[in-house]
Amino acid sequence: MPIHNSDIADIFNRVADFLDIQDKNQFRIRAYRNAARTVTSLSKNVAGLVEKDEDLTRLSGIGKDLAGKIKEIVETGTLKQLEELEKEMPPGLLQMMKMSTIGPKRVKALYENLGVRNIKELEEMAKGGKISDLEGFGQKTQQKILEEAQRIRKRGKAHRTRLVKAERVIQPLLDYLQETKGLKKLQVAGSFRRCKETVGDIDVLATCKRGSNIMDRFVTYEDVKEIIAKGKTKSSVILRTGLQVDLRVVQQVSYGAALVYFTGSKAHNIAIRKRGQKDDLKINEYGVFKNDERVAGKTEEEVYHSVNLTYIEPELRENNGEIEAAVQNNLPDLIELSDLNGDLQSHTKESDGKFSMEEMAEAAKDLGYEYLAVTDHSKRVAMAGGLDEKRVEKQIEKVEKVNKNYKNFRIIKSMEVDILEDGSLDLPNSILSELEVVVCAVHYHRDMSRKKQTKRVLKAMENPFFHILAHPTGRIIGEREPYEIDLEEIMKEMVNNGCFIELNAQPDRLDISDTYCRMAREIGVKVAISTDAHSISDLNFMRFGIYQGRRGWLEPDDVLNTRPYKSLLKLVQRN
DNA sequence: GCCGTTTTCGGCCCGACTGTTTTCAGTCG
Repeated sequence: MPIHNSDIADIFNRVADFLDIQDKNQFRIRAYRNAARTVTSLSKNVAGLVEKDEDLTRLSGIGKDLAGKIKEIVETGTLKQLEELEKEMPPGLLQMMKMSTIGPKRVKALYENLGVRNIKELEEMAKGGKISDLEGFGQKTQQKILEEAQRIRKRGKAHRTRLVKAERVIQPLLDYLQETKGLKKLQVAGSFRRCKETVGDIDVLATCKRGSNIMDRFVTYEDVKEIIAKGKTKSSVILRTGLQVDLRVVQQVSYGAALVYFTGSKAHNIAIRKRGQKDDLKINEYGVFKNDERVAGKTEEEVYHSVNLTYIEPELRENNGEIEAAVQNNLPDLIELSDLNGDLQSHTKESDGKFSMEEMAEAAKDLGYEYLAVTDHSKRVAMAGGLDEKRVEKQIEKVEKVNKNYKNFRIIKSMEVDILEDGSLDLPNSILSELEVVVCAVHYHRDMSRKKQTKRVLKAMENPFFHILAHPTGRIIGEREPYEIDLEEIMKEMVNNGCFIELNAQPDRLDISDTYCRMAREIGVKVAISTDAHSISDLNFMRFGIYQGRRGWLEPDDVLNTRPYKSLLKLVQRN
């Protein structure tokens, strides 16, 4: 079993949770959580670093001890320390700790005094009224625990919401809040603003005139199902969709500091604050203070400048090198939607799309693009009405015909060609050679071993007509796991033979991830940001790809489809 | 457990809200 970075992070987080319940040193616990975060956001595979015997203590937050533990996990697949902890305490406690209003102290109290080992037993205790007898617990807490335990039993644990869905839910609320009397500014912060592919909850920040009733207005929004907290400056509600929204109100003079603070990430904020500490600056959501005097905070720029940094875009704020880059004034000039000249994956009625080639072309042209690659499926993908050689020939003829209607726009002759089990392509080279851009993808036999899957794609890339690897991991966020594949090895080979990697912009795919985008940039593979549109409206998914690319530090030059048509074709041609 | 332009010890980000208390611990972000 290959060890992924997420496996290592998971083990460290579990150790941290157990130590937390045992009331061990908070800073030691934090060290485990920091290490987990470092490993998660790393663009390189840690197992690979171990294999090459690289010095892991160079990673931030990883010292001698944790480096040894990472090595142990990579080599044995497990961590003795965690196994010991699991013998000492029931693992069900960790699930309990994930419940709201329950943290390490309460888990400990429940376990030691009532012998509660998991959420199921917790629910029974709450039902029996045993919990409110405990010191520090009361009727209200017991009721909350009971309700949440029941909710978890019925619906499973709460999961993160895709950015696209969060957007749909939050926009009407913003429109509603915008009508508040005395409102000055309203801005979504948090992971939503950082454009993470999924968000846990939504943080909204506002500034208002004195006496504004925004909090009252917020908690009486028609879609509010439950009010978790309501205060003068902070309130939290759960909407009917299950999404939690927090609203914070600050004074105008604190707006920038608050925006930095509530945009996060937490790790980024901590790093910024530490930086401030060196200059005796105290940074919080109200401003930047020196000897209790406010020296900055009205705008985000002010806050960054106060610690001698250039402004850092929200998508980069993960404490993953952006602060060091800002120090050196070396931040990437991030890709923007307007940098793109076209879309390199789309489908028509000919396979599984909903519109004709003409309709798709018209829509792409309206978006200001210079080109659209129509990439209907090849024959192996029969379910989607994949095209055989004859139909591809006809399709090519049709592209040439439709292109005659345009002067400054063109459809690119293309196909989404299936990569077969043995690594060969689903169409003969005689046909592929007639296409301008060949997009290749795995659709079947997803469950191969990492080694075989990697070999399969590498084999396919040997074909001189292979240009772009589409949806490279096959994941669907929250629904389908990525298949096992060594993308680092594949990207290195892409540099050698002139292939490209796709960032599929479908908001439920966003395949590849931000960390893989960063890896592509570091390795030197150009990324094609493509919508994989199956309808006209899907062409608008492009912005999600842009968000993801920005999170992956991509600059216009790193992105294949920023090129005008002619240079694109030149770049794509192999030989 | 990590870290260092105060470097091998003594620090480690900061504040709001709730519930259970009578001044604050626990949780959360």
